[in-house]
Amino acid sequence: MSEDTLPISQRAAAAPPYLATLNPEQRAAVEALDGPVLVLAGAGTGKTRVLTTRLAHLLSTGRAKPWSVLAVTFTNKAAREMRERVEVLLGPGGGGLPWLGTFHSISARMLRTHAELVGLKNTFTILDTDDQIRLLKQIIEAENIDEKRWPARQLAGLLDSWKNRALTPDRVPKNEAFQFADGAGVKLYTLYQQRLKILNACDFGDLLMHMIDIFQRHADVLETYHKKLSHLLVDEYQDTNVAQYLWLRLLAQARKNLCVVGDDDQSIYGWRGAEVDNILRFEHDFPGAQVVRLERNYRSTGHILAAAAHLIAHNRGRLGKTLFTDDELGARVKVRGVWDGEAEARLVADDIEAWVSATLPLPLAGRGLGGEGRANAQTPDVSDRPSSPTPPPLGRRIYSDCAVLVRAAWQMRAFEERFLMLRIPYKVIGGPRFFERAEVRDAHAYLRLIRSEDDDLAFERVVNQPKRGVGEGTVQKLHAHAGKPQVRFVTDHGPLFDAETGEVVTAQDEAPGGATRFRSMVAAARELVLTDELPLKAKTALRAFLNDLDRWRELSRSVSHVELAETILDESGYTEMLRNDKSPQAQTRLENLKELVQSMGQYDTLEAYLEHVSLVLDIEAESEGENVQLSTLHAAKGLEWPLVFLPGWEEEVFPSKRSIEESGEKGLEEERRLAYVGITRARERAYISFAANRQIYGRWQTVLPSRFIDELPPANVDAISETGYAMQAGGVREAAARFDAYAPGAGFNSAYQSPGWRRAQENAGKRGKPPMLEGEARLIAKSGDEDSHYQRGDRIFHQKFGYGLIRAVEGNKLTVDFDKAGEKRVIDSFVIPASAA
DNA sequence: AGCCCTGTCCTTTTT
DNA sequence: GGACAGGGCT
Repeated sequence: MSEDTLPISQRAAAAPPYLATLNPEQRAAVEALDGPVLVLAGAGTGKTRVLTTRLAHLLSTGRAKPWSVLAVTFTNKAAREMRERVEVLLGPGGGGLPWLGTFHSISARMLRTHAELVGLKNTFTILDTDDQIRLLKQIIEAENIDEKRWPARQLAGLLDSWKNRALTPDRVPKNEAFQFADGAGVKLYTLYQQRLKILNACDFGDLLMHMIDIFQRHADVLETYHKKLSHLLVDEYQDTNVAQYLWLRLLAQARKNLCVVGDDDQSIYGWRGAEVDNILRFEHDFPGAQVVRLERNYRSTGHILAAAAHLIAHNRGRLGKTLFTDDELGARVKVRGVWDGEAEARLVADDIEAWVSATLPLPLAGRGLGGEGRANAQTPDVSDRPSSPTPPPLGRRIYSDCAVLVRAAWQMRAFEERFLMLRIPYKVIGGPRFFERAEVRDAHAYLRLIRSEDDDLAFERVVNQPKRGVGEGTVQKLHAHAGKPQVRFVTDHGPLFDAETGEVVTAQDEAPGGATRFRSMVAAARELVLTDELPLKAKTALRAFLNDLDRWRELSRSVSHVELAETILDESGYTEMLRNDKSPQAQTRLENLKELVQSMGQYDTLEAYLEHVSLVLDIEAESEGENVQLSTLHAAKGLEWPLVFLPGWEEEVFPSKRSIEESGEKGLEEERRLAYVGITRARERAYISFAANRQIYGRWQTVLPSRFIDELPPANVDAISETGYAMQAGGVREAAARFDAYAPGAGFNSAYQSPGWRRAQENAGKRGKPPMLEGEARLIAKSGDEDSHYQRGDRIFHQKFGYGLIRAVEGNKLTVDFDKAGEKRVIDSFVIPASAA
């Protein structure tokens, strides 16, 4: 209802128009402006809408100023979306919102202003995981710990878990202190933190931990933020970890104007320290908190919602919500069994093709494409969905209506291959991030090294990239020399040389924090180059490299940072190296570098650019064209699609084996929440599938349907097989029995040929590959399976050696003549076309 | 130093 | 199927 439909007498008193589109619960959540508020928002109940409207309401009622609202999200994307939607409500003049961002970006900003309080300079670098691991590796090696037995990765995980709980080295509980390398854990942690200080760097966890430290030790600093920030808003509160909780509590404690929004059923980040407890405990932590439940779902049709609700009800210890929808029942959730991962990919691709070529019913009225927070049913107004700037005409089906959501990233490959073969456009959500690509990181390392010579990690990354003959041996020597304690930095400008002898002036010096300060790698190189300790070749190469660095640093004073980057990439031989690289990736890498140089132009200085890369910027051209969306379940949170495919519902895959092994019942419940998140992404159709055979670690394995399939409510599920793909006995008895329950009469090898299958053969032919065998079904016997029934004369297909003819069968061993190599091999793990007989 | 081959581990999920 | 380490060779 819009304002001008109201009687004139009521207009003056009428609420702002944005409130009129809310339902009573949403409105209650928006209008409770002060005091602690907990909004329990089930999937698809308009959570983001409430958050953004509340923020807009705070501003337009004058209760808060744009610069006094702290609004925290977990991802940059969510932050961006929130900002855009507030602007839609209030107009772009709405004003800046400087404190809207992720926990990490906001905290990084705060830390820049108070860095010296924790012994950092305000130019500190933020290390990414890669840097972090390499640093830890060095520390582990320096401590003479076997890095193979105690991998740096594991240590990184341990440190993370401590930092997630805001445990500085001195606060690590005694019983945990000995978890790594027979008791070296805390010692390594301490050394690592010292190294970080020397490098003037911090990692992701430090951003929050340092700020908590500062807030706790410096009441005056905390007070300035209490004065500055009048209202706090937190998205996805169920995903906060202890550190984030402490950070928030410290900031909120003075005014208590804290509003958190979340859903305990969607807590899926336990493994990175998220504490569902935070949301379960909110009322206790903030007495007098108002609690608003949002239970009316505007996203999914009835069957889908019911299936999800029934599944999640298997979890214990929930706050409990009863989601409901006034929407129609729609289609039941489809559960389908298939032969193997390839068949699954074929099936999904075929369904997608059928969808876009309009052989499936039209989308339901009023259901367009959109991001999260589809317009409330009472106002099916396209302008209400700012997240999709150009909504396609209703009723037109496009690839981006479809999403394939997998448990783990490796499961995407089968779908990518299939989509490529069929020329189905797809996009991987949150795929390899631009700034994590090797070439981009190399370029950054050069720039970091120009900015600051002390950046040892950057130095090591690029001394021999491109190859210039400075190998590992030389780097080792540099390390040894840099670590020699006779000589210390006396100043921040590097080691002092005696003007007469060229020798280094020695001195003992302690860096702040008690860490002994050694030379940087560059400084060590400068010294060693003057000696005879290096082989001539390495020495010359190193000297040339040092000269390059000096020249570029000089250059950086006179030219723009963009030009500088271009020069470096050119003169270092990096671009040339890529141009000479014949591999197919080299081209993309060159393009990435071009894009990098371009994106640098958006920043005024090199400093500004480098400060933003690690956290804020994600270059992912958000051009969500007409692509099928491929995503992990985790990355799919907050998104929605008309069609959602949920493949790989098999025991040990989903629920993941590790999750249960490591966290038992708790882990299983989190997996179940993940399943819940998956199903609730679907608006109109959810397709769950499981395979009987799957390649794991490149080995074929027989797998069982996921227990979650059994937990779905039969009334809302269609368990059928449309595939016609063969299910044959042998090695998969149990799976097959269960398959039969879901897919009665699936039949044997009916040589089903989908349109997609035919196209695949055509395309394969075009590319010069032999077309696949018609109606090929594959049986994979595990080695040691007494039921193998291959016979002499059968043609088989082997993963590694291709097609061949069985010459002899002895027990489980087959002797095969392979077409390609013309060789005879004994095989005990094989794949056979069922139609081979 | 650097390349290529072989064998050994793996793999959740991300700011 | 792929990352990575170690060995052997140029």
